[in-house]
Amino acid sequence: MSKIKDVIEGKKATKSPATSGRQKLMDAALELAGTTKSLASLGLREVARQAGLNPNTFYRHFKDFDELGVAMLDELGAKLRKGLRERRLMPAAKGLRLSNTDNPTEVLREAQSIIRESIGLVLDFATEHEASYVVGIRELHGTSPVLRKALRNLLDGIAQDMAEDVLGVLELPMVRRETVEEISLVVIRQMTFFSMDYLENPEQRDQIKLRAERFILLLFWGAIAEEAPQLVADVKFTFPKLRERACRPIYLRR
Amino acid sequence: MSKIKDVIEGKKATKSPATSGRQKLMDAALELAGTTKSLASLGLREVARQAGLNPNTFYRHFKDFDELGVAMLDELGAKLRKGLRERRLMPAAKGLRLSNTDNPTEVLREAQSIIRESIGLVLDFATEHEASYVVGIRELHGTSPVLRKALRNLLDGIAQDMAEDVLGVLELPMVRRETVEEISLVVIRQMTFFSMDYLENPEQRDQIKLRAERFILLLFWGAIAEEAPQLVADVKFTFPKLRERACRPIYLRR
DNA sequence: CCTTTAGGTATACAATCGTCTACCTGCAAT
DNA sequence: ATTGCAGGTAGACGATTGTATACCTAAAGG
Repeated sequence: MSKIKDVIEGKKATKSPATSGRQKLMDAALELAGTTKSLASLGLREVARQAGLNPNTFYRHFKDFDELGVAMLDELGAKLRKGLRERRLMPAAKGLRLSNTDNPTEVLREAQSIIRESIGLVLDFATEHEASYVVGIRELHGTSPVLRKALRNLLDGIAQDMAEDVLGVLELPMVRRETVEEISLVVIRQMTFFSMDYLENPEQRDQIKLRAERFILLLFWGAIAEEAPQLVADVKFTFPKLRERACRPIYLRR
Repeated sequence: MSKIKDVIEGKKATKSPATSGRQKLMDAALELAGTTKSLASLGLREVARQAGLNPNTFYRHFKDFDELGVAMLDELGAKLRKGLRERRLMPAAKGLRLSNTDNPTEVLREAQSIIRESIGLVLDFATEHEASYVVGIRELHGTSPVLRKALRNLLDGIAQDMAEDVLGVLELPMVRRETVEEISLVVIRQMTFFSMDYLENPEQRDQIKLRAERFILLLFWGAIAEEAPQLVADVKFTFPKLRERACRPIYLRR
């Protein structure tokens, strides 16, 4: 399967910006999907035209639109997980390791700042890669089962990363491992909503960050209360307060 | 605007099942969207053909596909909110009113059963109206800003309903109103994921119900722990335990 | 040196698309 | 009695679609 050629192309990629036809198509699809439509509703000729290529060239690289989709999602997913992991390992590298044997109040305060930072990471990533991010989220409930499954797997993988990081950095023997995994899963999924709100309403970004932080804290606080109720009663910990109401009723009541 | 005709049609509707052209188009779009594509990617001729009508007839009723979309979502939303509200008011009608002045443990156990029942309501509705439900969820992150906003408003409205019901049935002075609204919002959004999992994996339905229940309980438990830590320490309350792991890692780690 | 093959192009075709104009048919209101 | 209009039909238009066939070129492998 011409591995040698791939290597050569790889070397070229560092020198010349001559993107391969495959990449051209993916970029074109991204641009079109970002501005106009969803991935599944794109036309073969449409993306080929945008890429400056012959329609038939599409077949040389992908046989389906699903195939192009998973390629794009792979690219996005690799960037996302790599970026998140790199920056999330920072506290661990600093030797920071929180144990409940020390002052529990301080542990929780530190946990709060870690959560806040992690939220910032995700939202920053969404902002920086808005186009591909939105396209990805769009396929979460999209029409193609293949892309849906790919997106689910990606999110689940991120959740698994998050769970391990939490278990590694934050030493919480009072919370069971399955609970941390469960919380990670719902948090990652909820972050899709938070991040879309974040992108669409730039004027409410501070509020959204606060809401996300509060949401995650509530979950962990509940988990701690489940396993170690006495700890909750002892520790003095203040939640961030929201200034606005969570949602405004729009439909008529009753 | 021919009110008389509407009345006549209304009378007819009770006698003959002759659906109006408008309804025919909506049904056709629903059927097509359920099996094949998303709402936005449907073709004008396509739905007209499915409805057994002339393509041009579409213009008589809707000028856009967005217009058809909001009509369908309105229909779905009305059914959903009506169904939920009817059956959710049952405990209130029974005179059941939970106050923390009584035995708090019993209050929480009762709250748990209410939560479980509400989850059942939503998931049952999704199962009964699977086609329109899935189509609706699909547009949550879809391409049309109009439909997106309509769906958000619908969800926000349901969340508002839920918040009021919780505040009405469950007398929880220890949890602030904004917190209940905030929790309702994230719960309703999370239920979109739970319900899609529920529909797609019939063999895991019991597990998914448990997960949803646990998720909601964690949030409220966290909220109670925030405001009334002592209550958490005093009350003996057992969470439902999950038998399986929350998510399986699929992507290669590191 | 010859052959294979990956990447790209040109042309063609049938099908479908959205939309336009025109015509037809009942009711409803004046 | 006639006018208006909502609902539905017929036919045609140019544009665009996905795909099939055939041809070209450069490079890699034997």
